[in-house]
Parts: sequence; C-alpha cells; structure tokens
Amino acid sequence: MTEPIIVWLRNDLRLSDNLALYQANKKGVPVLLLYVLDDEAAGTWRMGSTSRWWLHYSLESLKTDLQKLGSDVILRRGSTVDVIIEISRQLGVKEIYCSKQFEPWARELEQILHQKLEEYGITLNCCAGQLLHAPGKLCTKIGKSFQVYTPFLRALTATDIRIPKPAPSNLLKFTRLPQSDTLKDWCLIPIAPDWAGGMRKAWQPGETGAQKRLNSFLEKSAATYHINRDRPKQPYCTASTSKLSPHLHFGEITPAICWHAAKLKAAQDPTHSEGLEIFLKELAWREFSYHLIYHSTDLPAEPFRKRFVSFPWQPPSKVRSTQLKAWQQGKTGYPIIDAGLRELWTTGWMHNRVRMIAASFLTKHLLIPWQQGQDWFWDCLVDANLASNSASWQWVSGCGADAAPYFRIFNPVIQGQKFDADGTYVRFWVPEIAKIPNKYIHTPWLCPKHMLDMYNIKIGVTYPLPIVDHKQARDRALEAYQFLKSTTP
DNA sequence: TGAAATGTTGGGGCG
DNA sequence: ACGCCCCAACATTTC
Repeated sequence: MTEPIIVWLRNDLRLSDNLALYQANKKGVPVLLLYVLDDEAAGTWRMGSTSRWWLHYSLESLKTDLQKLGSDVILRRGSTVDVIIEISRQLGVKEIYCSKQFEPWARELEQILHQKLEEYGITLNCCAGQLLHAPGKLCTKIGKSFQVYTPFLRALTATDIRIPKPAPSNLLKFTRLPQSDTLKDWCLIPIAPDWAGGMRKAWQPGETGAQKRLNSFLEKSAATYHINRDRPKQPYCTASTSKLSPHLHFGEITPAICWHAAKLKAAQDPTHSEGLEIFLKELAWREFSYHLIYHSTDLPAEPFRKRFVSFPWQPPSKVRSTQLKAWQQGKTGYPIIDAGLRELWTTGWMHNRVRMIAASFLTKHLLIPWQQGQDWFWDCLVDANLASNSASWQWVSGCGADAAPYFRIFNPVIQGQKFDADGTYVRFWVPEIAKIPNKYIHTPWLCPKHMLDMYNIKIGVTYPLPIVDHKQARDRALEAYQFLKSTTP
C-alpha cells in the first residue's frame, strides 16, 4: 500500500493553478487534502466573523468540486502542527505539499512545522502561487526593498509572470481516510441572529464563483474600469469594480490567472486595454502590500514611517468611543461615509473609493488611530487580508509606504458629489434621506427646512447631524500633523 | 488615488 | 473709446 501525500490547504481553496496540488498529484500516489482551522496560530489575526462565513461556503464549494473527482478534503480543528503530525504518522506520510503564505504568523507557523516534520523525517514542500512573485524576489538595483509603489510596479511588469497550471483532471483515490470534522461542526455561519443575508445576496464564494466574477468583469466592466472604478453605484449588482478581492484572498483564483486573462482580453480587444491596464495595477498594489509586510513584519501594528510613532492621536475617551461607534454603525452624518460603513456591515465589502474616504475620515477628521479602523475592517470584510488591510490603512493615514501626504484630507462632501453625483449609492444605503434632492443629498443638514418637513426628515433625529464640522476637523488634523515636519523622518 | 487659499487672466457691464 | 470693477475660469501654491 502506497502512503499518500498530504496537500495541506491554506488560503488556496481551488483546483486550478494550485501548484501544491499540481505537483503532489504528479507523483502518481494518492493525495490527501487537508484543511486545518487553527485560530491559535493566527493569534491576533484569527479570522473575523465575516471571513469565517466566507470560509464555510468556500470549503463547501471545494468539497463539491472535489467530489466530482471522487475526492474530498479532510477538515480538522486545532494546532496545525499537531494535526499534521498525527495524520502523517497514522498514515505513514513522507511528503507534504502546501502553498506558501506570507503573513508573519503564517511564515512562523511554516517554519515551526518544517522543523517538527524534519524530526519525523517528513518533507514539507512549500509552493509559490498566491502571488505573482515571491516577496523578497523583487528589489532595487542596489538590492534594497522597494519603498515606493511606482518603481515596484516597473520591476514587477518587467518580469515574466508564470503561466497558470491547469486543474488536475483526476486524483488518485485514497480509501483509508482519517477522521474529519464536518463544516457544521465548525459553526462558521451565523444562526441566531442570521446576519448574513446581505452576504448571501452579494457573493458566491468558491472557485466557480471566482471564475464567474473574473469572466463577467472582463466582459462587462473592464472596458470602462478606468473611469467607473471610482464610482460606487449599483449595490449587489456586478459593480464597476472586479469584486475579486475575497476570491483572491481565499485563493479561489490566483493573481496569475487574473493577470494572464486580462492580458489576453486586452490583446483580443483593444477597447478594453485602457481599463485593464488599471486593473493590472490594482493587482500590483496587492503584491506591493505583501512585499511590504514581508519586509516589515510589524506592519499590522506599527507605522511604517517611524516618525508617526508619537503622532498625537485622540487619546482614548468616552468621546472617542462614541465617535468610533458612530463611524462603525454608519451614523456620522456624512452620507457617503455612512453609506460605506453600512455597505460593509451588510455585504462584508466596501467600494474602494469609499474605503479611502471613510478611512481618511476616521484617521484625520476624528484623529482615531488607524489600527482601530483596521480592526473593524478585519472583522467585517469578506476580503480581510492582513497585508492589504494594514498597508492600505497606513497608506491612507499617511504613515505607510508611498503614503498619501498627510495634508491630503478628503472632504466627504466633495468626494460624495464627485463620485456619487446622482446619489444612487447614498440613497440605497442611507434610505432615511433618500428623498432629499440631488443638490442636498451629500449635505442633508443644508437642505431647506420646508423640504425636510415635506419628507418627514429631522436632521439630528431621523438622520444625525455631522458628528464633526468638516472645517474644524480639517484644521485640527493639519495642526496635529504639524509636528511631523519638525521630526526627522 | 485632494482641498482650500491665493494668484492670474480675460470678458462684459458700466460710467 | 477707455478705464475700472466684478467675477468666473483657470492656474499655482500651500496645507
């Protein structure tokens, strides 16, 4: 009886372009797929409730796909190291394949596992795949890591992107399957209360859903992506953006697949090339985030630009907690911000432009530390990704790599008027002010009283007054940022 | 992948 | 006819 190879699945819940699976399967011996839910290893960054919701359906979808090949995935909870060693010894496994993952805790886990397995004479093969290039590979001419996005992008596009591997057409069956949990055991989806209605409406987790999303993006949205990506219009519908982020995060599709598909489409149809150029740049931002967290493992906790360590954030207080809560619940009194936070709460996702506006508001108008926003996003986002989340929060608040300058403070009114000119987005997510005409949809507090009376809207009662005055908040933020000038970089 | 303040220009109304 | 003022519209700079 041949002993099987274990393919330890992590954020690579797919069959196509899965290098670990592909290489293991080439060996011609039975392949045992294993997923371990290990909250301990992830520590602070254990999956949030929304990610867990996604995970449930992503695994379910994977199971369905595997069943078509007569296979399945073993589910276990607990310490990854213990589980893998237990199963390996039980079945006499000599070789394990997995995808490399680059979160600091995941790298640590990989290292520990590697050592432990060595003691038992078991080999751990970590394959690349979740990124276009292994972080650490791209560096400047003098061998340093990139601090700025544009040169990083140049280096990235100058390098060949690997060709995706096909999904295996058959897997050797393994009959002596070890004990497995069921998805139900893990209680990943909410029962009472069931808060996931909006998520179900918005998403189809899993590899099939990911491929559908990519295809519909390439067909329907890519041509105008460079223009429409900044406009958060239609809720739930195929948006002007790709909405691939959660699929990419869970590895239901790889950036390499997206990259080549976009390149191919642009070559076939030149009218799509301008939009697709921008799409590729967005994939590169994702890479850049991983590049940053690879070289700065404290990125989720500490400002990249160290002079921000002593930045005068608003100290914890009752006022600050109240403001944070208003922001989280979408009750700041600024329609575009409230719409964004409510979209996040309902669907587990927020449009990119709105993420920037909302993050700028939290860190600059409210002077609340970016980590607080990061934590909220971590728990609410279906695409919660340690690298992107921390790099982006730092970017917005001015302390990140190649960050937005500190004085770039979004005016939530102007941003709303610019990118949600007809108020479609705001009206959907903030229905209590939906009847207000366009002219005042982003400034309901300026709407003439007789109109508000007509619509039965009471600003300060049925919809909040702005929790801070824009001008005052802006001046306060600029003042707070003043000290950075005198500090050495 | 800003916004606001400040500076400049040029057309039109007007004496 | 001409200068003056007003103020968009656009450009520059400052935060």
